[in-house]
Amino acid sequence: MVNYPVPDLDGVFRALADPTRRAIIGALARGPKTVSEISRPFDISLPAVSKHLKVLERARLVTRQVRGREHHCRLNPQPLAPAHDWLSFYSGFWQERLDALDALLSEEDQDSDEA
Amino acid sequence: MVNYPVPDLDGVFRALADPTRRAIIGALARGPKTVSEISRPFDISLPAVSKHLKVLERARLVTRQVRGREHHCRLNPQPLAPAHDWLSFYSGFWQERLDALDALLSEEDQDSDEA
DNA sequence: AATTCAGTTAACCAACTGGTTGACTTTCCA
DNA sequence: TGGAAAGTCAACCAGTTGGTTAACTGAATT
Repeated sequence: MVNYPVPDLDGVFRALADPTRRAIIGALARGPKTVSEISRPFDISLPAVSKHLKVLERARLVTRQVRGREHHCRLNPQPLAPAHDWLSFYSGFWQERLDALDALLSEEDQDSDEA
Repeated sequence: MVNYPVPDLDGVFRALADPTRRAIIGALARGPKTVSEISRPFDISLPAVSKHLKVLERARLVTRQVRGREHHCRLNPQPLAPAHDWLSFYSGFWQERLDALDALLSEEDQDSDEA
């Protein structure tokens, strides 16, 4: 059983649904970075990066420490756990189901008709 | 190493970012269902469910067989695998990092200032 | 004191989302 | 043959997203 308080799977999955955001997570996994350091590899504006960071913060995936004029961002991977668990629950299916149930269904769905 | 062709993590994560869509996946995990059967538990219109199904189909998470006038939908869990793997990669962090690196960082970030 | 640097905020834009209602197509059934 | 049923499609709506540029705040540098 999963049994999380289900913090906000929506926010986490939505945060992960953008390649820039996943790349930011990937960068921060190598260690904390300032906003400028984060934005360097991307050819989008700084405000755009700032917005992505806000999405990640809202999903609690990134925390920020203001040190002087620089904002040091750090990955907080905990909210990924419920998402991972949600997927793990269905990971039983994509092997189990595919030889057992799928075989069963393909013999009962003979009158199929793909659009 | 993950080394998937990375089909479209975007589409899968975006599809999972909606609670109705996750519930549809949950329902289809118990076996194939028609569109009406899927929509029954929700108090949104049929066209709304139809749109959700289109998102799930675009992410290749749901396949459909038109049998007469009913559309039988089935869960296809394979595209969840790359998403699961992506998260698994970072699952190393949320234990490893949190005692090692986090402890290291909290002693070098003494002058923090949460907004 | 003036300037530059880090970063956010504001206003704007086009595109997408999630929902609706109404009209339509196709299939089943009496 | 005439509904009713299953489902999509089209048009619409309000709100969000991902991006921009311009203006701003606050800290560092000179």
